[in-house]
Amino acid sequence: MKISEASEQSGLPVKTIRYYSDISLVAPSGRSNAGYRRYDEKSLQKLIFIRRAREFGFSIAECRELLGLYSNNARSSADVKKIASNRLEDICKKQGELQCLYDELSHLVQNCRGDDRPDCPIISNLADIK
Amino acid sequence: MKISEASEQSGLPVKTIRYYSDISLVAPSGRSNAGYRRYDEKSLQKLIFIRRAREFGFSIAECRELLGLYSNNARSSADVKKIASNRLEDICKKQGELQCLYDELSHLVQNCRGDDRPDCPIISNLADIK
DNA sequence: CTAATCTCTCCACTAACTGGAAGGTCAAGA
DNA sequence: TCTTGACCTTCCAGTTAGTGGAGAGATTAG
Repeated sequence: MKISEASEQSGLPVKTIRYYSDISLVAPSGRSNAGYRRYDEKSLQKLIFIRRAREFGFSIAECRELLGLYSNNARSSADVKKIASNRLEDICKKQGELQCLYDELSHLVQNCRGDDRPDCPIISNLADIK
Repeated sequence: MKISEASEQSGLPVKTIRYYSDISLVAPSGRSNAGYRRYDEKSLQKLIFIRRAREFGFSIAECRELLGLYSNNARSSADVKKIASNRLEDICKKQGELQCLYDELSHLVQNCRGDDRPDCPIISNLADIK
């Protein structure tokens, strides 16, 4: 199939598929005489794999690693679990940070009258004025 | 003060302060004969303001806006509250997304034996195999 | 045959810096 | 006085993960 069909089937934009081809993440299965990229079932599956992994927030580097494990029937599930566990830790950390931010900022917003007067605790706090 | 002292006082890297000067976010208060950037109390306060706003996750564009409101004694607290409320919404949305990711991924990780066998539900799921 | 659509490559741009090279400035010590 | 080292300058390149567009060639429908 041509790139536009691979795009439809995988749910990735054409531009992104070309980009993945450029960075050798997912190579097309071949090229037509005119130089058009061709994708078969196998390369399409890889594109779908990458789309899903990206949706899980894995970086391109991690995707590359996971794809290697995906294509390698001899890999152990421990290898995969390790990458996924690291990602889980990242998410946890990020969640904690966001919660802190949320608490602090919502506190400030609640204390701001939000009227036409210039006095504003949000600005005062950002300016580090106690 | 020179840029290195402004860096120490503000908690921002020298490179970042130069960058903020380049993009006209916080201009130095002047230049020495040799062309060295000089920072006074006022510009230092702005740097600190930006650092804190960035820590709250405000974008540079939002920082620019907030800085305008910060420097403008005639602004209403409503203006500030609106920007901060938008940011609060962003955080909320991000939190929801992260929670979804966390639940899905931790489910997969829990179901992965993590041994030397190649069978792995994480990979299977990413490959969209039911 | 022609017009529309598709595809190609290449270049530039995004956000918010960071790293490094090449060169100028300044204060202290031998 | 010279020199050494720390500090400062500008400019260029790279980071992440693409996106947008130009210009040119290929394919397909009518």
